[in-house]
Amino acid sequence: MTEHCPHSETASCTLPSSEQVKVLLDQAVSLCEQRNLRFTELRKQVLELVCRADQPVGAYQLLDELREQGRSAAPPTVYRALDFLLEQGLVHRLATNNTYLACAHPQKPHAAVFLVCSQCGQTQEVHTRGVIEVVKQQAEKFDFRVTHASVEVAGLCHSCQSQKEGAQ
Amino acid sequence: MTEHCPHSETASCTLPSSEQVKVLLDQAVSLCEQRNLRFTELRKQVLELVCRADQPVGAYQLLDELREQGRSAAPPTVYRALDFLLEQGLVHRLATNNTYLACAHPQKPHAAVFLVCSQCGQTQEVHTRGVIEVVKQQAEKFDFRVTHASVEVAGLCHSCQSQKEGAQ
DNA sequence: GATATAATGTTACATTATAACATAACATAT
DNA sequence: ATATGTTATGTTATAATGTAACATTATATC
Repeated sequence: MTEHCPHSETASCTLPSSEQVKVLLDQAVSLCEQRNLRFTELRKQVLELVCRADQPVGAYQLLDELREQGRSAAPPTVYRALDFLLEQGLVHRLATNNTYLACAHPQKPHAAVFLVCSQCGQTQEVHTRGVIEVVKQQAEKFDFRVTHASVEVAGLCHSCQSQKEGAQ
Repeated sequence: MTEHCPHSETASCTLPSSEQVKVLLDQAVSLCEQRNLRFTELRKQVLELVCRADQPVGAYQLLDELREQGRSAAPPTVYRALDFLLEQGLVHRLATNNTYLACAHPQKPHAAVFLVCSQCGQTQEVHTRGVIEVVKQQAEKFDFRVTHASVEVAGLCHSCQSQKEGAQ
């Protein structure tokens, strides 16, 4: 909870390029080895689907994609895999729209801020010392012991702002 | 969005006492008059139920309670009333657990931080200049135009921390 | 009162998520 | 190597949350 990713304050953690997908999967493999957990075929498939999506995806979309890959799957299939990946910090869940996205920094546990474009759905995971620390400070004042902070910001991304201006 | 409630940084906005419920309802009445909107019986009933709850409540719980009051109601009945109350800033929705709670400060539009106890469900709405401003600052760096920030913190409230210590 | 608008009633359904129990895969000790 | 316990997955059914679509009623305005 207390550690932060080494990113600069102004660089965002964008969704992984298809080259980076392999890196993320490799990281997942070694991370599970370290923790003595099984990175099964199902879990790998689900993580890969989440990584390859260019936007946060819903559980039932993942379910469809698993089936397209010829796998016999039902809702629990997906949710159980997602639960595992969430617990291991390999994916995040966005509560405001019930979607899942790959974590950009599975190496280090961290709390992140998500910028969710209401127009196009593109979502950035941004890491900043500031936000989470301020949240914790405030919580402390109320003697509240934080276990998880969900910070999701809805609005318009840069490119959708331009489009709207152009349209006027 | 830019205005903040006049609270001190360390005072929380606790759930309304049953005396305060009347005040909140009166505020809703005058607020709707000002805006030329209808504060109908249904909307009043739903707001009152949300106010009287000692914890954030789910939509279907509200539905049950409406029916207990003898009102013919279906899911859209509740959701439409909630949508109205949300738009007017009279209630908040917690995305992390799909519940609704009365806004402590309907007079002034504001963005709030919610401290949600995972043990007992008690939820505090706390207002702090800090958190929301930092969020906005960060968003600006990415040229992201914020319309709404959802900041929900899960953890243990003071009283549940004590209980756990006592149990050990 | 006639007409337009807003709110509610009602039915049906979509979406998201979990419970419960059976089976299969894997790990470990004997 | 096999018996045994544990973990993961398959499968069916259902719970919980939320919305679409259209009919009806109430309200406001002319």
